[in-house]
Amino acid sequence: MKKKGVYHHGDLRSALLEGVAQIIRESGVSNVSLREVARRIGVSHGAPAHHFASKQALLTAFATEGYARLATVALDSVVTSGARDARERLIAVGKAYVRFATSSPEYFEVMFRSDAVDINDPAFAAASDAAFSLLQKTVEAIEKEGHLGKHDPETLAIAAWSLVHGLAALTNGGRIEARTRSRKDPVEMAERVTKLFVGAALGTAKGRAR
Amino acid sequence: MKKKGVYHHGDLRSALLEGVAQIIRESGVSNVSLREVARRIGVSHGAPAHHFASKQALLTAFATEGYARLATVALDSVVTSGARDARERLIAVGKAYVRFATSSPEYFEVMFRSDAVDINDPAFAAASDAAFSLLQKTVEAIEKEGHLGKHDPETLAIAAWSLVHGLAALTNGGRIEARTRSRKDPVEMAERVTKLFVGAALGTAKGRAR
DNA sequence: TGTACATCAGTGAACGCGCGTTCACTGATGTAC
DNA sequence: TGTACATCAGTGAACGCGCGTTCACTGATGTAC
Repeated sequence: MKKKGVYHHGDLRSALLEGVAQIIRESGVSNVSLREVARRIGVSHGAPAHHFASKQALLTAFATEGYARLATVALDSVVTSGARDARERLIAVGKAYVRFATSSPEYFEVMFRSDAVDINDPAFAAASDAAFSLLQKTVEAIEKEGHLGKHDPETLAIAAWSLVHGLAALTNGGRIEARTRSRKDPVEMAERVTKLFVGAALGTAKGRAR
Repeated sequence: MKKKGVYHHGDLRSALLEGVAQIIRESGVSNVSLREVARRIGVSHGAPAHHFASKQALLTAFATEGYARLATVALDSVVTSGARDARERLIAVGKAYVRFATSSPEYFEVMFRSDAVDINDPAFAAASDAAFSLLQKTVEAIEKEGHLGKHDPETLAIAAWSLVHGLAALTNGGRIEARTRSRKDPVEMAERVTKLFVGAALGTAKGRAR
């Protein structure tokens, strides 16, 4: 009866999450529905209920996966960046943030749609905490290395996050493209912007600190 | 029959926009519907069609009003800030951006929901251009005053916008509150962050430029 | 190796709902004369 | 000042739709013996 002739899907949970990603890529978050996801996968519309209690639970799980992916690519970027100190690691994290957001906008959007997601879900909170602590640790390292200057670490962390988050959100919303003469690759823009910020506020590894 | 006993409403267009604001404040953008807006105002559900061709048109008009308000408060903030130079005006604009976003989240959210709004609508584009040109003009003034240093004006404008936009979005999404020990007023946080950025990148009016 | 059976995943019909949009209508307004 | 009438704003019934959720069911799986 079914194309694949299978009754038990095997890994429906993962398939559903992949379906969400597909739908958002093709037609936006507003078109995500349990029924549409089920349709994509070729499964009855009642099936998702066995894996996710509600639509909100599905989207929360999707966002949670997004945070896990973000943390992975950010860590990876730090490792392969050849950064000489924590300030350069901060730049690497910032670039990775924007790269992730612009190359996986389907995740990024849901991760920050507070009205679509259950922000108090434990797994969600854990994944988002883990991602944030990467930033926090990097700022602490900058402080230990004596490059924080007169800045408050909390303010610096929030500022850095705001900077890359804003750039990512505006880029994905098509607002940067419309405002720049030379259309730049978002990641290149991220590099310029984070270097400007980090260099100005904290100095550079080769040059003197302020 | 109607409470007010009126048949012709008088200013239904404005009332509809105000209704949108109310609904978002009370229960989020996802609960905005033409029927619900009409219900609030006490008008039949067919009435909005005389003023807005579609739900998207209504939300686009709402976002357009948001940009106009933003431009107004930003200009106002510059005028009353007592800024001594363009760098201080940039700080004033940044604070105003965050103050607007956090005190009128219902507007801010729709202004940047690219999937809910017709980004190519002429009135929308004009209003959003007007708001952006305020930032652009301020950066140009910084350049004329000789405080831009080695920075590229375009990069600086994008960075400044990203910074305050990110802070506003994260604050409204409840992401900052959860990450700071001392719960700070968003506008105070905006002041710290923009001062950090502008001071580090461009120097301060009393101190020396870099 | 074989069989009984509990468990679990997926089915498909049914529910009630709110939505956007259309349309023939009616009531109010204001203008031409 | 009065009247006819065009215009326009708002009404309410109707349309077709897709949605989330529930539930009795059935088919597949894998475990106990």
